[in-house]
Parts: sequence; C-alpha cells; structure tokens
Amino acid sequence: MGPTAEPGPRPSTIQDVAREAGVSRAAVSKVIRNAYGVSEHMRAQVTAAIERLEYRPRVAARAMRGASFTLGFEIPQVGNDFLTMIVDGATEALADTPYQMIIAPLGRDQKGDVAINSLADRQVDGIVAIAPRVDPAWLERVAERTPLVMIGRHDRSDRYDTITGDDRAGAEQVMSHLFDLGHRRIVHLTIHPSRPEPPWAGQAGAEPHVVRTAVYRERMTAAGLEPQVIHTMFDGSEAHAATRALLDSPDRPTAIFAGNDTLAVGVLSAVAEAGLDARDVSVVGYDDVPIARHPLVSLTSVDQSGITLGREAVRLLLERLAGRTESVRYESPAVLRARRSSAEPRQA
Amino acid sequence: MGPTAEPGPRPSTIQDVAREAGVSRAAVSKVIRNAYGVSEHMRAQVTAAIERLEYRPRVAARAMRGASFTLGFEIPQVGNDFLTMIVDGATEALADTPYQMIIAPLGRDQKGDVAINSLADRQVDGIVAIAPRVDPAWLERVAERTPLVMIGRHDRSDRYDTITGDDRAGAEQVMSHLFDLGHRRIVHLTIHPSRPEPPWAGQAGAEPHVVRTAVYRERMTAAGLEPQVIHTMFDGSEAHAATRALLDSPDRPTAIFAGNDTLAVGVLSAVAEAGLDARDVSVVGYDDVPIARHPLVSLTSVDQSGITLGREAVRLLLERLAGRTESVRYESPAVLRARRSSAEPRQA
DNA sequence: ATGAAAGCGCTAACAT
DNA sequence: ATGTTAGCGCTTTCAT
Repeated sequence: MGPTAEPGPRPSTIQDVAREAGVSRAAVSKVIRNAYGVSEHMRAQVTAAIERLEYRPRVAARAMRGASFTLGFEIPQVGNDFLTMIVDGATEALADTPYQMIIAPLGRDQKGDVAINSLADRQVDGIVAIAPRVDPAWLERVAERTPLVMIGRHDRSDRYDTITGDDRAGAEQVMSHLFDLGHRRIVHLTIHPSRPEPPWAGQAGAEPHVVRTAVYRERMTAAGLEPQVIHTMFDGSEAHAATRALLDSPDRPTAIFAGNDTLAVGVLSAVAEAGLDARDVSVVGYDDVPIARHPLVSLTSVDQSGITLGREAVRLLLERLAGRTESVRYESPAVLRARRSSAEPRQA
Repeated sequence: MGPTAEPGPRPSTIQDVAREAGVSRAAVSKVIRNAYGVSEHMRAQVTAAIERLEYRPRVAARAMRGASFTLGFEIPQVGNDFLTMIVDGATEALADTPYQMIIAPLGRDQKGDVAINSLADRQVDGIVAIAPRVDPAWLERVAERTPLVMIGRHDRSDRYDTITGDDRAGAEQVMSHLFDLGHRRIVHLTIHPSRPEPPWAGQAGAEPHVVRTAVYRERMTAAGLEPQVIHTMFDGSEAHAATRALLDSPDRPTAIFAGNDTLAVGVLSAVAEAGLDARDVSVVGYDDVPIARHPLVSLTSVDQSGITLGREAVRLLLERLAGRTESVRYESPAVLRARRSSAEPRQA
C-alpha cells in the first residue's frame, strides 16, 4: 500500500440522483432508458439532477440486469489494414445508435475463442468476430447466449449470421488476369493452414484463404500447369523472406499471387529490393487495402469492400438485437483492381 | 419479439460451482482469484467443478465488488499505424498478466473524453489514453477514480502518468537534416490545431504536433527563412490535396516536413503522381511506421519507438495497480531514420 | 404515472 | 481453512 491518496468524492449513483430529484430510483432508471411511463415534468427534474451530479450509469451494474449497450468486436490483429476497414465501416454504422463499440484484440499466442469468450464474459449485447478457424459448434454455443455475427466464414449456421466476400469469384479474377497477361509460372503465397487440420474443415465451410488457394490450384491444373503453394506467417516479413528465396530459384516465377495485401506488400518489398519490376515478377494481392492505391506501391488487388462488410455486420447485429432469430448470410462481391504491380511478363 | 428460440441452458454461476463442488461460494471465489487460504484438496475439487460446468466468472459481477481485470485503451483512430505500434507493445507487455485489454475507438465525430468515459463506466481497472486535446483538469478527475496513463502529452500531472516521445529533439533532427541537405524552401504540413484554442493550451504542456510545429518555426526563423505551415485533417487525403496545390505554386518548396507519417504518405503520393522525386521535393515524416521502411516508399522519418511507448504505458499502469500513487513521466528518445524520400535538392 | 422491493453474480468482511 | 452474510448499482416486476 502506498500513501493513501484521498479518494475524491464517490461518484454519484442512481440513488443519489433519485434523492436529488425527489423521486424513486425506478423513475430515474426509466428516464435514462427512455422507457415508457414518465411525465414531462419528472423527466425534466431527473435530467436536471443527472446534470448537476454528473451522474453516469455504471455499465457493470446495468449489465447485471439489463443491457450493457455495448457491442464487442473480436479482431485477430490490430495492425491489419483490411480489418481496419471493417472496423471503420462498423464505427460508421454505429454512429447514431446508443451502442458503444469495444474491440478485443488477440493477445500474444492467443486464439480467437479466448477473445470472444472475454467479450461474452463482459456481457456485451452482441459480438462481431473474425475467427476463421474456430470450431463452428463452439460458436453456436456462444450464439445461444449472445447475438453473433461472423465475418469471413463460408460456413452457414442456424445460430449466427455470416458475412464474407466472394472469395471464389475474387480468386478467379486474379487467375484470369494473370493468365490473360501471359503468365504461366505463377506461385501462390498464403498463410499457414491450421495444424492439425480441424475435424470440421473440408465441410461446406472453408476459410477465405483456403478458398482462394483452392481456386488457384484448380485454375493452374486446368491450364496444365503445376501449382506451387508457399505458406508463411501472416505478418509480411516471412513473405519477404520467402520471396527472396523464390527470386533466387533457378525457375523463378513470373507472377506471385499473395493471399492478402499484407503478404503482397512483403512480396513487393523483396521484388523491389532485387531491382525487379512487374515485367519481371508481377504481384497480386487481396483485400485492396488503402496502401495498395498509393502510386509508389500500386498493387493489383481484389476489392471486397471491407467498409461494407463492417457496416453490414453491425446492421445484422442490430437486427438480431431487435428480435430477429433466423440466421442470415451476406456476401459482398469481389472486384479486381488492376494496377501497375501486374504486367505482361518480359519473357514468355 | 421474434419466435422464441429456446434459450439454451443458463450459464453456470459461482453458486452452481459451489454446489457441485460441495463448498461455499466464498471458497470458489478464492480459488478463481488465487487468494490466500485454500487447501490443495479444495482447490482440486473446485477446479474440477469449474471444468465440468464450464464456469466462467461474469466480469460485470466481479467489477461491482472487486476488479474487472480489464485494462482499457482509448485510441483516436484504429487505422493509424503509429497507434497500432503502441497497441502491439501493450499487448506484449500484457501477455503474462491476468489482465485483458479492450480498446475503445472514437466513434464518428466523437472526442477522446467520450471514449475515456465509456471505459470508466465499464469499470476497467486502468486506462491508457491518447487524447492530446482533452482538458487536463478533467483528466485529473478521471484519474482520481481510475489509474490513468496518458500517451503523447507534454503536460505533467500529479494524478496521472505521462508518456511521450522527445518531440523537440525529433523535430530538431528533421530540420537539421533538411538544412544539411541544402533545403531552404521547407513547408511544414500538420493537422489542424484545436478550435477554439483551449484555455489550458500554451501552458507547460503542448501536444506533440504543436511542439514539432514550434521547432519548425524556430529553426526556419533562426535561418532567416519564412515559415509556411499548412493545416489538414489527419487522414492523408487532405495532405495529398494540399501537396498538389503546393506543387503547382510558383514558389514550389524543395522539402515538406509532415507532422506524422500518415500525412507524409499522402504527401508522397502527390509528389509521385506529379512525376517528381526526392531531388525535386524531399519528404520527411514522423513516427517511423512500418510502411516507411518499405523500399518502394522509403520515407525518411523519426522513430520514437511506438512499441516501447505501449510497453511502458502498461508497465506504469501495472505499477499503479500495485499501489504506486506518485505520478511518473517517461520520455522515449527520438531518432531520425534517413531514407530515400529526402535528398539534396536538384536546384539550390 | 410513480414507488417499493426483489435480486442479478460476485467479493469482502467477518465469523467459526 | 472454510462458511455466512451483507451489500455493490442497477432493472424489473408488481403494487399503488
């Protein structure tokens, strides 16, 4: 114990407000919740008392009986630009509602379910989560108690809503684009799949990266070409290293299709450092994050409208909060944005 | 009301666990808090019951009596790479503690105090906030009730801890760097100051951007040059537009010192689009965000170690939680990272 | 339209 | 070492 700092006046409670306004606690509660059955006069009294006492309801106490007016977002990485777009869309959609957003990022070595649990423990009124590898059965259990919207899952549930981009169409466009430019030696670079392969994988639902990889394989095989897939961590530095190795290989690819823009930016840095350009090695990413548009980067990518994804997630959650119980599935279209990072190969 | 989905089994409470283990609620409480006075045998019983019932303590209920084991972070924008670095550092520092992090981003048109309040309402055990323009007197009131660490404030308080980079030294290095290269027509581009000027401004404390701007003015004036300061919004697109205008002006600057990297990246895009390079217009940013290191961007910037800032913030907060009451001030050194975006001007 | 009273799940005294 | 008890601040029946 350090020296006892005088604790300052205890923050006022609903009881204090009731006393100050000369009414009951229940009355104050009704006023702050805009509930039915308060006279104009009482509302004015109470509102004035609230101002005077600078009263703020404790969320914890509210959550124990009613709602917390909080929506929780679980996101795997704070620094990922694509996730940022989603959060921005959500923020916008939340602007004129009484709900506050809190974000639970994953801690080091943490999996998505930990952060989702932590939001549920906090009794948020609803959860939006991006957790492609969490067991759907487990998610359904969560969704029994807390309205849940999952982003980036191709499975379908009766309990929670799902939102995805059209990963199949997006990857198809990437492959067509590269083939049309004349590329044949195309390598696909993506993040490590879960190990061990979860038992529910390979069902109807597959994570976005897996879908993109599958399309890559299909298209390569259909064109009579040998697919080559390289797995890295998600942070781009491994993508950089893997690309260096590829560039030194005897049979250097003329194009690299990266599973997302974070990886693609890492790939581009290795290409640039080697003094090569798009005519030597074309690079295509996925997500169309803001930096892809930058003239110095100019990365060809697939736009699946992260902003819309976030906005829709909130909309669906608010619908559930308003009483909807049937589950909904929303798919955002994918559009290729061709830029200077992809070009016809110098040597066929 | 939609159709009533059967609500699933009510999640178990501490009471259920106590019954299952054949002990009292207090005993369970002690076990989950690792408190003093539990026998090995009881611990085993209780732990087993917890597993069996999949019991998870409700944070709201805990917060009403004891601690919520939650640390709240208020950050002005989710998409800002510098803030991301801070959060990453904090995540790392939190990894082996029982504390969970939640982030309260600002809603649209929201000010920092709203999000800080929302964290306080949630009864987090401590708050880290980045809110350069919030009234220090107000912050002290918050700090009376909730341990508080402010990042990016040059003021000093007896109530809360402050963490900053050495903005004066950083800006000095930028100006020296540009002068050494031979630049004379240097424009400073930064974010809009608060309007109206808050009454507490101009005291010992000033926000980082204001300090950087002040140093710019001092150095320009000392060199017998006319300072030119342009204000924009924080998101880079206005920086882009402002730069275009500058490039078209009869008296085009040979260097632009941007108040942070987000702005600098916007400036760079305008420079690149105009077909110009560092010999025409040099660009320097501040914060040394990851993209600055990218070979295609290669932005000269000032590294104030965002990771360290975040790590220190958590360390200071944990210290306060452990009983410290005297306030602490931490300053991170600033180091210029010269890259290809700055060079000797083609024409003196 | 308003108020009284019960209780949400937990922790912290205080017993024993 | 363990159990009993009294609330924390709020919302929600249920009276009036």
